[in-house]
Order: sequence, then C-alpha cells, then structure tokens
Amino acid sequence: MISQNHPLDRFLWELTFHRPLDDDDRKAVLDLPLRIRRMDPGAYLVREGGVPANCAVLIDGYAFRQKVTGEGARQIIALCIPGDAVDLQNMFLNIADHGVQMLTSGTVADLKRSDLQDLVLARPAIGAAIIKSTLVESSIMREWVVNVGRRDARERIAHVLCEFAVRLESRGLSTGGFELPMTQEQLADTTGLTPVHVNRVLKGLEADGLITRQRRQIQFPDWRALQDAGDFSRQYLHLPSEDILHDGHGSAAAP
Amino acid sequence: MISQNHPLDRFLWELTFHRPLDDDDRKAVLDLPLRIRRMDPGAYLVREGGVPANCAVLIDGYAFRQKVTGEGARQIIALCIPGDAVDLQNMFLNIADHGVQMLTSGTVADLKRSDLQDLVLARPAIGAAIIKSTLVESSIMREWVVNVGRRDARERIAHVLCEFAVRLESRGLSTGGFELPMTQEQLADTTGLTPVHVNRVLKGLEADGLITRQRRQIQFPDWRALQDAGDFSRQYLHLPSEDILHDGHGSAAAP
DNA sequence: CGAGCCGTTGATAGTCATCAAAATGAGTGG
DNA sequence: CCACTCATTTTGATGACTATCAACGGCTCG
Repeated sequence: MISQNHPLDRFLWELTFHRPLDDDDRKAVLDLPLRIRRMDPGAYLVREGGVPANCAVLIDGYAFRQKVTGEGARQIIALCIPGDAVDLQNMFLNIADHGVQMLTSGTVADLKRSDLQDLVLARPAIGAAIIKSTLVESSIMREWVVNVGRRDARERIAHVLCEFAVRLESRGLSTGGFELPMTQEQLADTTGLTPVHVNRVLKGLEADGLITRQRRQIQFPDWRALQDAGDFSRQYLHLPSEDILHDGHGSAAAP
Repeated sequence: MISQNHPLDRFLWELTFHRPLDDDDRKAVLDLPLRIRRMDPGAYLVREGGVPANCAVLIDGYAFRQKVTGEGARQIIALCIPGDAVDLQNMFLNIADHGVQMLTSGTVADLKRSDLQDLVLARPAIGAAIIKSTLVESSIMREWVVNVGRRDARERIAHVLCEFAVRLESRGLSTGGFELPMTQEQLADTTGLTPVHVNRVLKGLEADGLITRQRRQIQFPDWRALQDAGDFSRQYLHLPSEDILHDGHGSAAAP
C-alpha cells in the first residue's frame, strides 16, 4: 500500500502488523541501503559459528534455521518465509549460534547490521516492532520444543504442515493449494525423525484422507481433521485476526 | 555495585551485561515501582492463555516455562533462574502462549507491564539490552529443540545438567556443589522422556562416574566427561568470558 | 541414456514407554 | 517420638514406536 514494489514491503508490513509505525518510521525502513542477492537452494545465509556482518531479509523463497549436533545429526529449528528477517536473531549477538540455509531458490535483501542497530536505537517504535516480531518467533520455537518433545511422529508432521500453511496464509502467500518445498529428509530433520519414518507417516496421513500429494504439492482435503491430528491451535502464532483458512468444509471454528 | 541490595540488582546486572547502560538508564530501571511477592513451589507466575498484567522478575528461587499438549502431556520449555525477567516473552504479546510456574519457593518482583513498555520506548539502550537478553533466551530454546529432537536420553539429561550448572555459575549462583531443584518427573518433562526412564539414565550416569547424587544434590566429579556425554558446548549461551567451571581435574579446555 | 537424488518398501533391532508395585524419605499429628 | 500418609524414587516385565539397514523404483537432468 505504501510503495508498490519495494523489496522490503513484506518485511515492513510484518513489522507494522506488530506495532503501528508512523510515516517517518516506515520511510526509515524503506530507505535502508540494501543489496539484493539471488540464492540457490542450499546456499548459506548464515553459518553457524560465523560472525554475521549483515542481516538478510527474505524477499522470495524459503529458508530454514539449523543446528548440527556433535554426532552430525541435523535439526531444523525454524522455517523462514518471505518477509522474515532472517538475522534479527543474530543482529545483537556477535557470533551466530545456528546456521540458516535456503530451502528453495529465492532472493534476499542484505541490510547492514549496523544500520539496523542504529535504526532500533534511533526509532523506538521500530525497536518495539522488532522485539515483538522476535517474540513471536520465540513463541513458535516453544511450540516446536513441545512438538518434538511430547508428540508422536504423526502429530509432529501434521503440526508442522498446519503451521506452515497458516503462516503462509497469514502473509497472503498461499496459492490455494500448498507446496511443501522440502524433501522428506528435511521434514525428518524438522521433526526429529528419520526420512523413512516420515515417508510412512506421510503415506498414513494420505491413506486416512488428511492430505493428498503429488510430488511436493500437498493439499489438505480435511483441514479440520489435520489440525486435530496435529494437535494444532494457531494461538501460539499470535496472529491478529482469525482468517479462515481452507474454508468450505463446514468446519465449525473453535476459538 | 550500584546499590547494594536492590531486588532488581541481579536483573539489572544481567541487562548491563548485554549492553552498557548509563547511570540514567540504571536509575530508570531501579526506580521502577515494584511489588515483592513470596511464592510457593508450583505457584503460577503466568497462566497459559492468560492476559498478563505485569512482568515478574525472579529474585530468588527457580521457575520454569511450560506448555501442555491437547493430550495432557507437559513439556518444560525453559528454566528460569534468579535475575531472569520471566515475562519479557509476554510483555509485548497480549496473550500468554505458555505458562510459568515456580519450581521451588522463592520471591519475585512484579513490574507493571506498561511501565516496562514505556521504559523501552523512552530508553532505547534499555530496549536494546532487553532485545539482546531475549535473543539469548531464543538461542537457548533453539538448543533445546536440538536436544529434544536429535539427542538420545542420556545426552539430553547430561546436556540439561550442564546447561543449568553453567548458567548458575555465570550468575554467581553456584554454591560449589549443584542442587538440581527438580523431581525426576520434572526432569522428564524438560527432556521429553518418562520419569522412569530418567531414573534409569540418572543411575547410569552415576554408575559411570559422571555424577554423584544424594537426594537432589548433584555433583559432577568429572565435568569434562559430563560435557562430552551431553554434547555440550557453552557457545549458545552467549556468555561473555570463559569462566572456568569446576576446575581442578586437569580438564584441558577446548574452545 | 546413464547419473543421481529422492521416494518407497521390507525386515529387523533398539530405545524408550507403559504398567505395576515395592522401597525410600519427608512431613504430620497424636 | 513414633505411626501414618503421601510424594518421590526405584525396580521389573512387557510392548510399542521409531531407527537402522538394505534394496529397488521413479523422476529429473545433462
């Protein structure tokens, strides 16, 4: 609405969504110097242990946060979608405690770390918006701890699917059907399972009519049932309004 | 150092530790109106789904963050130690996405949510310190996702023990030996295991000489080996200096 | 059309959960 | 001070869920 096609539009929208910003604030964000980069799948946005010099905002495509254990097992910790500032997590910390990698191809805008820091100090409203958006990220991570710690394989996977769908929807990114842009191995790494077990669970969900798939396109014929299977409630996403997702199955919405 | 026995001293120290604050900033924090409350074990500081009106700072004693699944399983998401602001997570969000309960008896200082919000807006340096401290909390949560997602029972438990010990030490709270103020059931809920399995693993660690215990007092006779068993590296805690913990066993420190 | 990644399937093994019950220790009241 | 109660810890036996190992099929791409 402000400027039609600025690369940071979605990011800014996400911020204002967390806290009202006045025109000066908005302008300050949009005037940040930036560099656009095109990324291939698997490319690193941040390396674990590295010293990030800039903060990448995801314009297009998907990415994920990741850590590797001493034994070499990988755990995916978060999924990043367009509009996410990938590096708020590292902005004030001097050494990256986790890595971020592209899931698909896409484009990112690099902001200078110091520019962003200055912005936060100069404009408290932006600082507050950034705090809030990192707090929502924290909330999602808490849910992931629960997901991996206390739910079985089927619930975990259904939960991840629901979360991804709702987050996309909330940013106006869902194209009707959902594409899950990950391999089963990556899905295994986000749920703390093995690829083969993910495969079996996915087939189970399909057999039960909770999902349909063709390649990596996934549809949710019974959204309500999928939510139940995943013990999913969108409360922890702290979304503003209750957009109806995938309506049309007489799903009586529960608060 | 500033004022000898202000209840918020430890909290303030924690903040300055993340970012230098000038005297006005410090004074602003210490002048916050507050109410001291004594808490019993199990008492709620925040209820999941509730609307927090104030932000509690833990003065004394321990607490934990927690969520409950639809099936009634509990997952502990974080441990809070004296000096932690229990509610920064909820300060800018209008509905608590998780509960916080006292682990032991202790005392908390309640700050008014709006006071804290005003403070952040009025004093960007404090805002930055708060951001940083929530980012460290996020980092710890990321490690917990990894812990629960990709480590086996023995590693998980050893890791939690190490983390707790190092965090206490870093705030000058360790009394030489460590007391782990949780029941095995609570430890099970933090590691995503069952109480009986926790018991067995604990006995295993003891049999292997990695810990000794009498009631809930736990000692680490071989700190180095315990770290290895837990795949623990303090990097993710973002502590400033490399204090030596439990030295005296010729443990050649690795970076 | 071969190479290679990804997905699929089967067989087997392990880790951890579940169920049940006894042992220990702390707190309480007579 | 001792019996009593209750939470917590401990132990054993069994079973479920998920990992592991191995091999094959399908799709995409140069």
